Amino acid sequence: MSNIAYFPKPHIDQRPGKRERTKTANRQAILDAAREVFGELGYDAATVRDIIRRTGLASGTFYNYYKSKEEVFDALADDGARRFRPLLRAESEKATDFETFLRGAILAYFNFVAEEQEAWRLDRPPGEQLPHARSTPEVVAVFDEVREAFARVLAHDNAPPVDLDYLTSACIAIAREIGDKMLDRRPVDTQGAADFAVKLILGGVPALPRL
Amino acid sequence: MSNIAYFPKPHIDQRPGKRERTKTANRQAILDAAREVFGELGYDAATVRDIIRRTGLASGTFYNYYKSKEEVFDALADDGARRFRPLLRAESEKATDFETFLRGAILAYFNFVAEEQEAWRLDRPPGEQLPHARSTPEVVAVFDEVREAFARVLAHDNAPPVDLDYLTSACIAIAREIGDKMLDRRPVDTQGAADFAVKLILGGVPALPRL
DNA sequence: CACGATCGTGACGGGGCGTCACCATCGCTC
DNA sequence: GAGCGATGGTGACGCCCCGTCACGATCGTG
Repeated sequence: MSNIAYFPKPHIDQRPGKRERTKTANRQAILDAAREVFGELGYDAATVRDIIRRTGLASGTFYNYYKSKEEVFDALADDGARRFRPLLRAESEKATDFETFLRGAILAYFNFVAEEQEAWRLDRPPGEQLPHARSTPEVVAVFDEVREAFARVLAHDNAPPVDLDYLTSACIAIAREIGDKMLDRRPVDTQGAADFAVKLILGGVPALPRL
Repeated sequence: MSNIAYFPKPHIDQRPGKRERTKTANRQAILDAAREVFGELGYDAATVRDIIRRTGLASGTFYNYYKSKEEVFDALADDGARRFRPLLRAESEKATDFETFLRGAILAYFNFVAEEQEAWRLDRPPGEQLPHARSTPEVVAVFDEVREAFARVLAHDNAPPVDLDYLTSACIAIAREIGDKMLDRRPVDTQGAADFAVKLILGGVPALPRL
């Protein structure tokens, strides 16, 4: 580190105080540790103490941030949904018709989960499985965003009105399940999986009962 | 009880011995208690002792039958799948074409879950949710049976070959999800839900990418 | 009737859970 | 920079659930 031209930071320091910083750092550390532990031991076997041990913090500290293992898991799901939402919104904004949106959204989702899996090295031993994402705020928001986008693009296509709740649920279920199966195959083929899911839905929608 | 014409049971008694009978009775009692407890407290909150307490048996006895809460849950899922399988098989045997089988199977499933829900009075507080059925033998068998039936009726329809694993997964995912949503609506409309699911799939299958 | 096999039983050690009193550190004020 | 609440990290503690195991009651058998 050069000792010329070294300016100690002007103390107009915009950063939040140290209290605030360690708080977010701890929260994040717990989240990261939880990801690892869930991945290694599986959700059921994991304990709060396994998680907190990995952070070097004291056991009591955990409870300053989360009420339970379940809440950490929900926070993890929320985090995933929060990071996925902009991608979904981008697809929604660039598409006007149903097909374009559907293909974009599903491909975006498949790429997202494929990257997540790689990033965390979540080579879950087969048979073991994490619980499904619960209805956290962000997860619900994703659901709602899909439904609203569906409503918009279907109206644009002059499609007859259908049961939007059923349709949204079915599409998300397909994406989840095909996405899961896709990750079990080598090589992971997001394009192929997306093609399958899109064609299934696209073919089915015109045949749906009308309200 | 009349004291004339009372014959002590002829001891050609075909019934299995008492040991065997109490064994199956205990196993069943634990299963029933678990259903209740999971329904009332939710899966996460339920403890092995909550379950065993309701049977009047001692805590140690539980472990003569199941290794853990998880295993009881799996046994419950297995039980459900075992009772559903004959219904599924009946649909498979009476149908030769895809549409007939699909409609019959999905309607059978929706009626099945609707009856189960009523039978157990599983008015689950919304938000709380049971974990998804794991890959128990019977559950896997149901999956396989659906796939084989699909293969048979699709061949009969001279349909082009498609990715059967993806298709089966997608259909089961749709049935599960729509079935769930259906149960949240009043009145529960199995016909309407089945109509939706069937039309979605039926319209989609011809559009699927071919292998 | 007697004996061995088979469970039901509940007490017990182990361990994870959530809490709480304690104290270090932070941010603020004079 | 000294003083002083407020904030939040700490880990020991009591609680409860876990899974086990030695014991004894009961069943099946000859």
